[in-house]
Amino acid sequence: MATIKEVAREAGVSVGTVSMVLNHADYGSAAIRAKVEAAVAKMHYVPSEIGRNLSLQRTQMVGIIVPTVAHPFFAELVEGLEESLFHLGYKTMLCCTQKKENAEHTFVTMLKRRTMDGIIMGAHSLDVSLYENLNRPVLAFDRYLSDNIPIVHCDHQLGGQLAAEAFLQHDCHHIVQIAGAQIVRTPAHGYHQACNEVMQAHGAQTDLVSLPWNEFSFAGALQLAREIFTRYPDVDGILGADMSIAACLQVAGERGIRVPEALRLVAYDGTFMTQTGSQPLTAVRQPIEELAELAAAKMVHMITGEQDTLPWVLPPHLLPGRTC
Amino acid sequence: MATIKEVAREAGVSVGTVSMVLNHADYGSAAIRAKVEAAVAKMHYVPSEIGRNLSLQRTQMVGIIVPTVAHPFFAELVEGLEESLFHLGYKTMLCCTQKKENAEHTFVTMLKRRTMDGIIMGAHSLDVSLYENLNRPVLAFDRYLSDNIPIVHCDHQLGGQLAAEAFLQHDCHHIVQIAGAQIVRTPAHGYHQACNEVMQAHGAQTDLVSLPWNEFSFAGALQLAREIFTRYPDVDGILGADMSIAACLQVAGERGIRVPEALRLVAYDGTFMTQTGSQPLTAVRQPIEELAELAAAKMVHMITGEQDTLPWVLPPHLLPGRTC
DNA sequence: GTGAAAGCGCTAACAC
DNA sequence: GTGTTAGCGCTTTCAC
Repeated sequence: MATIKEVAREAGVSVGTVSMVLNHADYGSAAIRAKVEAAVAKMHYVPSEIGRNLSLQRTQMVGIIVPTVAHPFFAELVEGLEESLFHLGYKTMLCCTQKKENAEHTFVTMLKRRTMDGIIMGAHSLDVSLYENLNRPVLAFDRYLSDNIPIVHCDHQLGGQLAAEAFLQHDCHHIVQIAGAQIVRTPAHGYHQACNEVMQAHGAQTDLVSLPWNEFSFAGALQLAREIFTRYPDVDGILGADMSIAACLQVAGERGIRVPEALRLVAYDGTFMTQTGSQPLTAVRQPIEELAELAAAKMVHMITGEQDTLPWVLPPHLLPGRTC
Repeated sequence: MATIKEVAREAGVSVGTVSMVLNHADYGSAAIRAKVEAAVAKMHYVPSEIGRNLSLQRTQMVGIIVPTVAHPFFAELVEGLEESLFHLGYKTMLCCTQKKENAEHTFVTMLKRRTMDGIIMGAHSLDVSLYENLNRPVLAFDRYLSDNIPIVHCDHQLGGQLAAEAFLQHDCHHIVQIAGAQIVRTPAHGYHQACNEVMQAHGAQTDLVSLPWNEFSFAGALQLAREIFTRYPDVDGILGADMSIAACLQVAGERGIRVPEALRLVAYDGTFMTQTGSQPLTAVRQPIEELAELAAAKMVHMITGEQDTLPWVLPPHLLPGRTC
């Protein structure tokens, strides 16, 4: 592999000149530039990012930590982040923590090792202390990590209200909400609370059931759905993440409960999986792509030290379907 | 940020000693090791990966190129690759090409720039020439790139036969197959051909319709499903990717066609989305996780120059459901 | 406008 | 067994 030195020799100029010609469009006389370019072409020279990284002390790489990417919400999130980061000139390093013992720790170490310039954290971290006096760019996505770590998220308050209104429009009296693990510190718990408040103000009964920590599988959702129908036979409305609601719809089908007539279902997140079943799910849609774009922009600003006036919170909206 | 030099000064030893103590568990006397470790702790020293990369001439990073990760098949693939690579000591750089103009070109350039040690290519490349005399580790996943680029894939021949047998068991006479774009050179076309042969040998009519290039959305699938029902009113069996079959089931529902009684559907791939609808799809399941593990191992062997006797092809199997 | 040279942080071969 | 040192490939400041 040709190095910049060889190119310099071939072109009959110095190493510095080659570097300047390559990195600054306005550097050097036409003659010199031509010589350098000819040498580059002849030697099939491609600059080494590794050398560049050392010299510049950065990698132009951002790490993304999510529990899994084999889940529609995180898949859409990662997709959006990668795209936005790409357009901002950054590469994306992916880390899925769900199946790995302390992968999160490993990745935070990589940040310290300057493998990447910053991290966007979207996993359900329990060991928040990892982030405490980490003096490098970290942005949290929809979870609280530490006082000095900024956080981008959806307006879950509003999300919960939208769901409640949908239920109330159809006279629901007994709502069950399926939440993530309560130990996880995330603003997302807010939508259950908001929905709760609105429903109770209207005299409805509400119950909350929780999934285990780091449970995102359909199998897990199915199991919990079965429990709900058994435990709350008179439930007439369920709110939960897409996966959970899809499971409820399937179980309702098995038990001959008609949706939406006898049971109203509202999915929270509104990923593509709300659309792909034979009965599209009514959903509160988080603007995942926009949130990702926002997070990517914030991350880059943290790395470069720029200020911005972008918001930290984006509103969700109701996505019509055939389950409520 | 402390550097190795400062640690050496603090410990009263040389830079080389620090490096050796840190990288080789069996180096140095207990006394020296203790001194170094104390200095490391005191200075909060974390070695820079950037310096290491330059010295070692590698980044321990593998690039994964897929069209999108917001699609169950690629999501499961990426998840599996990332996990396997992680356990093999490699980081994963993600690149989604679908929404970006020549992102693929950019990523192949990054490989040349030694940003990563190798690439696993799972996108539907059209410009195969990119890979032609690229002298670096590239592994293709389920697509033909170039004569000297190895390829890991599922036994689609067998997959097609499994599907055909399922149709024949229920006396299907007119099968429509939904394929990806025909310009893409992939072994996956093989399952349509295999299914075709078996069906025709049994006197069934078969038709093939194709999705546009790089079309992986549910909306696209839905549109094609509608066309199929209109164009082939007597169709009694459809084979296609999960997303396409889910769309067919939805459209069948709209038109009052009973599945599986009047129409048999077999999904190819068998990702989790075949399970999440209210009527689980019968599917030919590609062993995505195992394929990913295999591809990751092969990739690492290409990077390190090791030989292996692992297979290049893995068999699919039939996943029971309620659509065939 | 161009070349020389220092330096980015680390590893490992080679002296001692 | 430990220290010295020559790179790894690049960028950029500073003389000329």
